[in-house]
Amino acid sequence: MQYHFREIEKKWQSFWNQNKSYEVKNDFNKPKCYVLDMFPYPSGSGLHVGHPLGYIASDIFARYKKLKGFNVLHPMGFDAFGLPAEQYAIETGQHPSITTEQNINRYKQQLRNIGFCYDTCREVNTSDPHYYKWTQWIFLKLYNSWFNHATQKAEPIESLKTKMIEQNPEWSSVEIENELMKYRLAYRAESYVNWCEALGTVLANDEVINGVSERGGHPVDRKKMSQWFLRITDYADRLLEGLEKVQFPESLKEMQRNWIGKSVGAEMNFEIENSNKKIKVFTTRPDTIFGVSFLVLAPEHELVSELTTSSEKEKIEHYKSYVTSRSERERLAENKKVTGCFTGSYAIHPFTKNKIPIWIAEYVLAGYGTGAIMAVPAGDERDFHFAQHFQLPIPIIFKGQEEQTVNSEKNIELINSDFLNDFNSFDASKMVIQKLEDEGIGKKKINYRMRDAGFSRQRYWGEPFPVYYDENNTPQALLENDLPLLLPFMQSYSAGPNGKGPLANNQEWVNIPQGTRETDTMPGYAGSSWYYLRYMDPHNDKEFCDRTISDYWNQVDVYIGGAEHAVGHLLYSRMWCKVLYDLGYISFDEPYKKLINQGMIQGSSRLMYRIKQSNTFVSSGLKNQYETDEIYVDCNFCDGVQLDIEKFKAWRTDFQNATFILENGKYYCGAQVEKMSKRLYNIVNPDDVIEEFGADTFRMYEMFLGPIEMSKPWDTKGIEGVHRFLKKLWRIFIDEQNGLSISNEKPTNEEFAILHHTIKKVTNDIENFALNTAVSQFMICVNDLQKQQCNKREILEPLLILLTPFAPHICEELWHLMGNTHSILDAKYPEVNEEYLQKNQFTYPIAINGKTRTELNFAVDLPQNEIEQNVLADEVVQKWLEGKSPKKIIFVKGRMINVVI
RNA sequence: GCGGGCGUGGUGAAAUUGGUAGACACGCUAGACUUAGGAUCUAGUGCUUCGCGGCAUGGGGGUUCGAGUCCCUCCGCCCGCACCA
Repeated sequence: MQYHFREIEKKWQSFWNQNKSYEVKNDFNKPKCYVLDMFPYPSGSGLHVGHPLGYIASDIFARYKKLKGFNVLHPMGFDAFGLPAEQYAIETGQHPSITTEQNINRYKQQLRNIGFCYDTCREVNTSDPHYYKWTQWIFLKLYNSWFNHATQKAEPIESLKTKMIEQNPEWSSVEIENELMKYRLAYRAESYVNWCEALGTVLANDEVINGVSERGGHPVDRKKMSQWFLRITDYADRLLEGLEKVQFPESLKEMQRNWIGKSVGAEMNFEIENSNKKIKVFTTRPDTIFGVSFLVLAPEHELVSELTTSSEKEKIEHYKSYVTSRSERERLAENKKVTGCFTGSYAIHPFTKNKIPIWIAEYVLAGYGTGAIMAVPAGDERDFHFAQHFQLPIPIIFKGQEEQTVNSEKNIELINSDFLNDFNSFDASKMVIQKLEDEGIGKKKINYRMRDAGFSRQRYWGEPFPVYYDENNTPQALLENDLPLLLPFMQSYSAGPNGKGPLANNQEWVNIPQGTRETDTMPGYAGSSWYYLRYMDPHNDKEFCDRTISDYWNQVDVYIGGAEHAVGHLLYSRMWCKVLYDLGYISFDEPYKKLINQGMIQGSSRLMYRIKQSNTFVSSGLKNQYETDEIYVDCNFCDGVQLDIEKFKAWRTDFQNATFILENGKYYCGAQVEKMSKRLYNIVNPDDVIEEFGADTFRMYEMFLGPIEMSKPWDTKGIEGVHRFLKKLWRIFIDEQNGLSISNEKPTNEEFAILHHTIKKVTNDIENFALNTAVSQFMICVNDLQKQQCNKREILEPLLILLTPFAPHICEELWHLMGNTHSILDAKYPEVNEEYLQKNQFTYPIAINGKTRTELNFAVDLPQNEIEQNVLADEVVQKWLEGKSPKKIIFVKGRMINVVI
């Protein structure tokens, strides 16, 4: 009786399916565990072996927790709105809803093959009206809320509106609405988009390559448009603080902190000579105020033209056109080159009343801070280089500072700084801010690098905004009862007029009695910002999620996904969580308790070497004897690096008559590790691997490859080791000739020790997501049991339970063959019995001066002096002692012994 | 430039608090069983040396009885951010 994995896997997959084995009840009496994967965007090319890595890890963890008695929520769904489907639709004319459905079905088939324990009844699809109804509903909550900085939380907009009307009784309703728009968490404002005139459409950053459109290579400009935004900047501080209480990888927390980019400093106004305008600057070093030698404005700063004197006008215009001619890429790349231009105007130093020249320079960005800086050459690298280049003064303001140097340290005493002399940066900054506030020319200011999140897309395939514009062009929210606002079916997805999205072409849909509908749609991250909540209560048509149910399931205990979502998705969903929490809809304000970033599985590309101007290929080891071109060949044509020549010839007609120069009668390809990609022919499809080796082997091999968070190359050859392990396991239970052979004899202590050591190691490894070493331990265990020829029930049953999370199909099969009638999924996880792990003997490594020279076996409870005597009497030790007596002996009980000479 | 991470055999990788470096596999070498093997089993496999031994965790230095692990320094690779005031 052989291990027929295909039959076994199909059989149990349909059994579990029919028996609804993976159905999860909202059973509040049991302890819960929520194990979540970042759901996939179902792309047209299907899954490759890299995608399921995290899914397998989470599946193992979920199954383990279930065996441990937890009620485990482990769902899967699809992030189904988005740009690629629309692009594909434009190219092929197929409606996105159709291709999306096809892709989802393919994904589901591929996932089903791997044997995940998803409760498929809870599946979500962000493009399903039953789902996006609630995305729209949450949008309305955002729209109808504001962030109260006094309480540091979101509150309904009504409270603000009432106050506003009281305070400004003369305002019209339109004026009130305009003012409220400055507070709403979802709001409209003007901003720039990538506009492509030739395509008549707005492009995503991805679609712009080197300043031209990816499709067609047309020029792309910045265009100002009115758009929806989320006021995520109001949550900046709470998003930062929240990082302290979640278990995310440090690198990821750091990325989020960088993205938020909080900096504390001061904002102050500089008066302008011969003008009543003021220049507002932001600085993190108010203490260096006496080192200011010039001001720099961004070339795009609104005061530039006003400040430019007639004598400088030509130069300034010239400089400005130079700056606009430079792409953002160029401005970033050449950061050594110093450029700038004097405006001709002067500002007045707030304390010394000295004249300070005002310059413009591309190194000051319009979008950061106030778009203007006070330049302190003594304390800032860039200001210093700028001053040197344009021969501006470099006042010395730090104790011990040489002339013509820059020092950006903060813990240094100030000189030549009037009332700040002898104070360090920290104290001086406080004093300056106090003085600025006293004199009404500045204040303490916290600045963030993070911008509010753009929430509009001029696209078809996304959630429509539940908003229309009335006769005053004021946005009006739909009533909750009118949700969902369905995305109308359209045959053409080309851009609408004036940069509007495709929906603008659908006049029937746009024009309603109350006004005109919003034609933008929501971005891809809308649906994914809250999907973890919907899994809890997926069929609720009264609410997005029942509060008692979300109270029970609560935070996601473990969230697994790629690091590419480190800032976008995770920050947005963290913000949405906080808003829902503030408004009282859920009871936690961080969605994910613990997060693991799985590494990428890279492809191992196969290369062939074609002799130049020929159709002859030379094997890798001989390629240096010829002049060759490298050709990528499909890695699936190879067994390891050995090419299947027939498959290769059949691949493309021009290779039919290829000839080969072989090594030992074989053609060996070169190998190269790089990203899995169609272009490099190094994609391995899990379906093929499962067909050849089975899902259990596939699951275990993915884990065996290495630590979950590390990137590593896929090597199909290595899978055979794991496959052999499962066959070996099978043979412990099943004799090829006689079938099942299980003994009910009492196991020996040695056999128990093997089992309990494995229970301990594997359990500990699963808790730590060290699944690669857990797989190793199973191999060690089975190797040991095989050596003992152990086929005893009392050992094998617990072993099967232990292994079920990794290889559910073979375990269920063997479990039933052993005579069990209930599913192994309902078994109880085995406990470690430490008694079996006690050793009374230990083989000590004996080191002389730290180098291991021999081993000696002692009873664990033998007194130290007796052990030492025995060690010194040992032949090998005697030899190394060369008659000398040891200086000392280091004895670590149960570890090692070191004799120091 | 800044921040985070990493560097161990031919390959993927192991190594609790500093305590036998290379577990477990792949590959390779030999052998057994077989009509056959891409099945299975056995033995070997870091480098070096006939051997005793010596050398080995990116390089150099330090702390320690003892360092892959801790400290300093240099080099290389990966990821993220980048003229952020």
